[in-house]
Amino acid sequence: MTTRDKLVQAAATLLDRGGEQAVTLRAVGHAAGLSHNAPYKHFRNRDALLAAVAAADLESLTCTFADIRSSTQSPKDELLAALGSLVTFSRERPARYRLVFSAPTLAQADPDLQAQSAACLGEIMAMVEDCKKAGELPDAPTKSLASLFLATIHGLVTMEANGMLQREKGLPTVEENLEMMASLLSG
Amino acid sequence: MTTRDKLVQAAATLLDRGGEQAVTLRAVGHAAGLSHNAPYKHFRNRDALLAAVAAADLESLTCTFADIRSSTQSPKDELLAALGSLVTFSRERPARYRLVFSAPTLAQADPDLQAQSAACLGEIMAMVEDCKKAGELPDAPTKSLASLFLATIHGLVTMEANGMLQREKGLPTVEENLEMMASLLSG
DNA sequence: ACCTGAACACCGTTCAAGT
DNA sequence: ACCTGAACACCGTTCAAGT
Repeated sequence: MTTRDKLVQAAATLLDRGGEQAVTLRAVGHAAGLSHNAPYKHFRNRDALLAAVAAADLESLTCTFADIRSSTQSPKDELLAALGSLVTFSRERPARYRLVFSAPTLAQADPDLQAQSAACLGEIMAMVEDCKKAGELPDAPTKSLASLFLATIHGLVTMEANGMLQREKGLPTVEENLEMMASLLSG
Repeated sequence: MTTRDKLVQAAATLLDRGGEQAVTLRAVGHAAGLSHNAPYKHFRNRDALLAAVAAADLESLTCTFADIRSSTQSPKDELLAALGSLVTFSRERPARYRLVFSAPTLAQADPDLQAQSAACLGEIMAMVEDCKKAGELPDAPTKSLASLFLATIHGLVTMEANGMLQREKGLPTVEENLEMMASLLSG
């Protein structure tokens, strides 16, 4: 494990434990057993380190999607499983989820990150394509359906994280919303 | 205009000009013609000031929605106009949009903000209700449809801000996605 | 090539006064 | 009640050395 990887790992752990504000370069360096500015030998600045964490998480998500796609479930179940893994990720690692899907400044500045998120969306598109072939989704453009699915998931988990989807308010959960969308699309 | 309002206004302007990182209490105080810690006489800390900006924007959005709802358009056009105003807000004032719809730490900590966002969602629900009565939306629970619409809009504008929806990639725009969703729901 | 320690400018926050 | 100025601890970043 290279020093660079150790720094990325340390930053990810700090994100999980204390959110983005806990990721100071001093804390990252210390957690990796190095000095407070060792990170500068591997990353241009703090944003570049955060972008590296996001890129690693995106790559991992893309792999998860690829695994799901090579399973034996029906295309629609595979798609739902992939979207479900995004929901899980946002709940278990909210700070890292935000970095990946809701950090415009980071995403705009880092072409590598853009490429990784395009690859991730690509996996979703492949699943949508399979669903359409199996007649499990309406015959709309694949890219449109895929981006709509991803957007809906992202919007729902963000609203959940913001406390806008709460049982006491009679609002449906993320899962219930997804089911409804699926049934509306089926006809 | 009270001093408190001046501080909120100054923070909002700084958000528009330089994003969240530009909102230092020193800059806010200075922009309001006060010292660097005058904000502390009106807000518990920086987060409380940002929450006040978000609450003001939410209230303004809710008013806009109420205006649209009292127009003479068809219910469906009113709903689309309301969602469109959210898209416009996110494009013209991205930092403030993020504060309102994508700042979990802020939202969780401030009950006032929670109440304002519930009121805003309430307006959307009323429009959905009108659409259902006019037969312009399927007969699903109002709360489900409303949260699904809001989530979809939020997801789409976030993806756009992140650079994930780009013409060159053959991906549909926010508007195209909305049209598709509307047509899928209609039939 | 990779790392450290000192240093700088900046920021959130607190505190003791001022009117 | 509202404001100011000094002060503190902390942080991102830079720089001059060290191996």
